[in-house]
Amino acid sequence: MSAAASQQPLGRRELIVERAAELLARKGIAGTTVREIGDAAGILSGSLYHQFDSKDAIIDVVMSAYLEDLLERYRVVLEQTDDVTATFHGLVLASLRAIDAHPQATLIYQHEVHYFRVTPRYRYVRVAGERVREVWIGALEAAVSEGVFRGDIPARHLYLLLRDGLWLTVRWFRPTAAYAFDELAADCSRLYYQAFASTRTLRALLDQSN
Amino acid sequence: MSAAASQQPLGRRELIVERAAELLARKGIAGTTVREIGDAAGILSGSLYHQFDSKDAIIDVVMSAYLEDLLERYRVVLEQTDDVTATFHGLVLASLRAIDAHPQATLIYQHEVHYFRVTPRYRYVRVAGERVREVWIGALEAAVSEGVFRGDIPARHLYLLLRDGLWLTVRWFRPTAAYAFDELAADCSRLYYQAFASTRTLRALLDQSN
DNA sequence: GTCTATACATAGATAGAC
DNA sequence: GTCTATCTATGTATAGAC
Repeated sequence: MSAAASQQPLGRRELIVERAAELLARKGIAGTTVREIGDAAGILSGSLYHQFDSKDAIIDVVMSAYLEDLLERYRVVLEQTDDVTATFHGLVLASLRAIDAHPQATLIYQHEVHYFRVTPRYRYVRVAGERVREVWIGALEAAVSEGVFRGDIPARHLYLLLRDGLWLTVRWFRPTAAYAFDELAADCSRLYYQAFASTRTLRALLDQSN
Repeated sequence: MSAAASQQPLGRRELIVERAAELLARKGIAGTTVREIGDAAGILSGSLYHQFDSKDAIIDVVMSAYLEDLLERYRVVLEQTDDVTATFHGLVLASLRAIDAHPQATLIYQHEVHYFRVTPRYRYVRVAGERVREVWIGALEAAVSEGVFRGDIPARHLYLLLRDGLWLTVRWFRPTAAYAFDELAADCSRLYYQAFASTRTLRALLDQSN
């Protein structure tokens, strides 16, 4: 369903952003030239500067749309549930939906950690990343303190192991008829839930499966 | 303990490779210039070409040392055990040890997937990656068919979720007195073991914890 | 084996015609 | 709003002196 593949005809600006995102995700920021972006969008590189101030200005459009969407999805999850288990599954699903809607931005975010860290203009990326971390650590710590998740591994490590595994599904997952997006989401949810489960939760899981 | 921080004084060639690896891991291949590598090694960029044919030739040294070390560690694990559980824990530990010994190469490998895929000279990287995949999928499928690991999620997905989580520990793990490398290894081993466990294995885990 | 100097290609970005 | 043309900086790599 990939929301990135919108049905309506794209405006010039949207077309440039979409083609740029694809190149940036594949070849990296430093590895993508404005000439390539122009070629992919069917115009000369100089003409890009009529619509954007710089290469980074194009990247801004890609990244801010992604990060705003992700955080908005988290906001809805946090607002609608107060049960720690439901929150966990909700965050997994929200993350995968945002990744599915913005696969290129997800890849750029993963691959350009250093660039976003050292380039002043990308403060909003760092702030959003911090907020994502807060949401997850908060949710995981709540589950730990209620005895739903294990307390023997720091919540921060649970988060980081989940995040990199989950985010990088974008690098290998392609939906098929036999294994659709919803299957992936359900599998990830179950896998990490079992991984993070306290002994009490494991006991409940086993009772359920009998 | 990081084996990368060898005690002996480095030769010129080794110094160049080490400094280059650090830059390549941080700024990416396209984002690192030969001038920067020269600066970091204390010589002019032109002088690099006395020892190496090209920038890629330096990358070769970094990547092949890493991949050979990783596969050698896997070979030892596979040779020394035939129990599926021991093999699993052995592979986790071997991976983390290789990552710990070659943190920069691990980062480069993770971030430059596309470059290694499309550049002909890096066939050995692709071959090694394929071998890593084979080893893991083989080990996981054996554990599934013995009923030790769950069969409801494709072994390939178990592998990919583990790989990206485990490999990218290099991006955030820094050993401290309170939480050393061995702790991380033990935590990762337990976490993914529980994640992958079949109901039978979970039952055994619970019995054990009583 | 490193330096000076430089060749040659390509990078991001700009000016002005159309 | 795109094109032609080009500026300037920087990229990898090389040649030859020391």
